[in-house]
Amino acid sequence: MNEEILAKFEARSQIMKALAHPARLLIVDELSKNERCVNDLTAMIGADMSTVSRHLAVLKNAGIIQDKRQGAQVYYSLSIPCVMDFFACAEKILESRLKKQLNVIQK
Amino acid sequence: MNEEILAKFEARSQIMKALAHPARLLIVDELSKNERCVNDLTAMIGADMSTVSRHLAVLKNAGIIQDKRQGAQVYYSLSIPCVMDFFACAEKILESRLKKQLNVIQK
DNA sequence: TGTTCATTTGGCCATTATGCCAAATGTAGG
DNA sequence: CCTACATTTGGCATAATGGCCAAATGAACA
Repeated sequence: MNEEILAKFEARSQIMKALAHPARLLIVDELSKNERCVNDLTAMIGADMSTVSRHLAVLKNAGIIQDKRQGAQVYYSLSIPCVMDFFACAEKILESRLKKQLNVIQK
Repeated sequence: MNEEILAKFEARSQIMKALAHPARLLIVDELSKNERCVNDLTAMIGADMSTVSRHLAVLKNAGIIQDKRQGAQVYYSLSIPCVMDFFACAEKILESRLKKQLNVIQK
């Protein structure tokens, strides 16, 4: 595989990896509605705050979210709204998967 | 975190996980242009065929690609074209990330 | 400056993902 | 049925992720 091409797909996959965790998807979903501080998100997810902080770091590192300090708190928000398109397509895939399973059963 | 909500994000994340590997992204990209058998894809990726076969299984299991046997070969193709939208957004994220880095440097 | 609250980071363990080789399975044709 | 070719699966070693606790850092404010 060509070097340059490989680099391109590596870069893309880093973004996908960042989205490849239920807690991080929940975070993205929430941030698409409101900006939130770590404490808010921790309450919502129900994991250790250190864990949530790490998830946020992954998303930030991928360029999906951004942070802004406000006093003692750090507020996170989506940096690029198109991420939400992912979900629309994901739903289509899930739906089509279920339809296929249904077909198999009904045969 | 609510059970049902969790299940929803688990399902979504399975799809993201399937896309979270450079080789699999390359496969998806290629299949968006042509259907291909395992041998073709193996040549393109340059890994062991067993490895490629496993990647294909992951994508198929997620509902992203489908297979069809034709004689001795198995041909794979995209089952849902909207996956390609992912890439468009991924590019935007990468671009915006680079712009930010540039800003930092130019300050 | 000392205390308190919000967040991040270090360390460690358990789980999962990758990748290869070798062996098994499926398909076509002699 | 036997052989050749295409693909998948089992087994195993290694690497990457995720999660928690405890400790460190940052910020506000007495």
